[in-house]
Amino acid sequence: MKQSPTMKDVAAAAGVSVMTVSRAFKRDASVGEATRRRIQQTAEELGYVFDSMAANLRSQRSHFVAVTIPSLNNANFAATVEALTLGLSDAGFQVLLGHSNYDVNREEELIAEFLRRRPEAIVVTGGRHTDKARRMLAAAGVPVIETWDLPETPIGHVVGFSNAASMELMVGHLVGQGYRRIAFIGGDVDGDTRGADRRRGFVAAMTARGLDGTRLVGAGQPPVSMREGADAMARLLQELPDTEAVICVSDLSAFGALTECQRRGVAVPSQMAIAGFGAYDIAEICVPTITTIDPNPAGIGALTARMVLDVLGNPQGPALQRITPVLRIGQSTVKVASSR
Amino acid sequence: MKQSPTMKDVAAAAGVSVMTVSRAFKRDASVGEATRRRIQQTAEELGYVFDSMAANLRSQRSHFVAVTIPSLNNANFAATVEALTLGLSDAGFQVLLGHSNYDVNREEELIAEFLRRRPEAIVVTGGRHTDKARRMLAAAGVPVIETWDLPETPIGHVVGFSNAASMELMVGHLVGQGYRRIAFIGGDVDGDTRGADRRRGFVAAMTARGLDGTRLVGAGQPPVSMREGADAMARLLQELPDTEAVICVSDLSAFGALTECQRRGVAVPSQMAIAGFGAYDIAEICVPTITTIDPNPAGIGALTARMVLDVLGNPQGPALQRITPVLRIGQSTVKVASSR
DNA sequence: ACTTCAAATGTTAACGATAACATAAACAAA
DNA sequence: TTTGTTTATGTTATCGTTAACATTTGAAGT
Repeated sequence: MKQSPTMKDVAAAAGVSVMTVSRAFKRDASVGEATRRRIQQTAEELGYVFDSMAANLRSQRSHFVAVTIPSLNNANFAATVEALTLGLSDAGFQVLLGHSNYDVNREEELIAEFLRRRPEAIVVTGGRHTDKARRMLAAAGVPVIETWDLPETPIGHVVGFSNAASMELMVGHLVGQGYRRIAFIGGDVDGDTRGADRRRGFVAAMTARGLDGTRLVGAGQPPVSMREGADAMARLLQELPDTEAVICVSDLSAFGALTECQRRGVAVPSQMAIAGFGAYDIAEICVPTITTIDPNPAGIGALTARMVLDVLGNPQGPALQRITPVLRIGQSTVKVASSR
Repeated sequence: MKQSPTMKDVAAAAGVSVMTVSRAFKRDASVGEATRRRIQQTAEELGYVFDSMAANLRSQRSHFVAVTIPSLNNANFAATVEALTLGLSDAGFQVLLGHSNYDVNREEELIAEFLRRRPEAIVVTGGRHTDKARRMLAAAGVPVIETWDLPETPIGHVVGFSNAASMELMVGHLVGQGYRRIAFIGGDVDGDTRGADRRRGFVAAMTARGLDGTRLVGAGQPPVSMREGADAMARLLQELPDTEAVICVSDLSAFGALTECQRRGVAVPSQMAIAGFGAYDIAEICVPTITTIDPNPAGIGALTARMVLDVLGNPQGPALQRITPVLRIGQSTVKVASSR
């Protein structure tokens, strides 16, 4: 297989200089209409493919935006990335996506790999990173945006919300419905820092109301699966049988918990109310529907895209964009069941 | 903010030539132990970050493998990509991931973008592409691997399975359980070619048994959501009320269909059996559990990674790796419910 | 006819690394 | 000593494009 043709080959075949070919491949450059057409046709015939590597090196612009998320297989992060990709593509940026599997050390490796590609901005999920990762990000010389969180000491820009405060919202709702003995199901280690923040927020919200915030059930390594939610519910029913309601770290674990209740004949919500987080599709369609919190993941992605472009344009705009999560009340926490 | 340091700066500071610095950053190069340590420390102090763009250009190796999938938010594709990423990372390859939203034209754009980055291999999902995309892939001069499908006219290598044949498996199971009037719920356009193949396979399997293969219910644009599965089930119950069993294009739509039955008081499986595809978590945990087919998505990713490395090493190995999907029988299609 | 100016194109060097080849130093074998 | 061999380092040219500056061309203005 022979070498793929370069601009030089196109230039020779079209009878112009390489520079003219280079210009012909840009929009605004001043190239004669006839020349441009000829060049484009010649390129087509030769099967020429533009080489970004070379262009990037010379112009010192990679057109990459590096993005790290904890997990690919997560509807929320996927929605954020989709919106982000869309928002950036118009400006000619490509997303370089990596997933850390909820491991800050893996995130550090990812960041190191990505920095070698000279991204023009870096978007990370969450506010907790290794020290080395923080140093690399701070020294990268490009905008850094932390999302899905409100870090206490942000590295650069932030598009996020308070995971802890969202639990205040949920506890308020449950208490308003008359529930008092409320438990929390979440990961039993802090790999998922947003999940850990929610647990903190739960404890704080309960304590602030003079209620017992110690009904915490561990559900394994993040991300907490449906199965682990079910197992945690089984433990909860056994160990704290007088519990009236439970908040799960995500809708997936909440659904798992719900199925465990169904298998055991525990009526939801009359015997056990269940709430989740994330506004996944499943929360809206399962029977009963699950009360959840919608953190607007697509909005996070869209705002992040706009912020990246703002910062690259002129480093003026606000450094913090705060998202307001919304409570979505389902049947799983409302005592008077609606007749259908 | 000043320019980030280059190898030249490191070389000057360490009192060696750039070439020695370059060697010091590789493993096997012959560099004195003391020199290497000094260089590494100098680089650290200067905050030097290796520039892949330059290295790629000179060595004509990008270390990229381009991967396109229909959707980010899909547990199956996510599993494939995770396994693929893992399998390639040891060999020093980075995955450049793009999602097409089930649109072959968007896929074509993605491929064009990716080719400019000079990937060393290209992995695409499915076997249907635009003509232009096929031409670009064929002319790319790097290995092309199609996955999740067995294309009739493959472009290059293939790691996949027959979506149609998997429906033969499922129809066989349902007929074995005594069901005869079986319907199929799937997307009503062919954006999801694997889904369309499954529908074809369903019709073929039914016809081969002398059964009616015309109970087809459209469920909207791919990807078919839980909600659309539920809506489709509502239509099915109204329009073809004597249907005994239904196969859904995915577990997500199957679950949606299940919830619709629950809302309407239709017993599953005694009044309506439901089957899905994909072996998503939800199929295994919902009540009743849903019969499904496991196409081993992580296996596809792992095999694809190995094939990429094989092909790049020596273009000898088999050009086709066939995956065998496995039937996972759940409670949703088994007439005699197991007591628990 | 002679500037003036803009549009279209060309020339040169450079982006930051590495391949390929060259050389110096150190030590063993003859 | 001489030659050969290995190990550690240096020199030069180059990957394919674009920034910066230079030049040509044609049309318009005076």
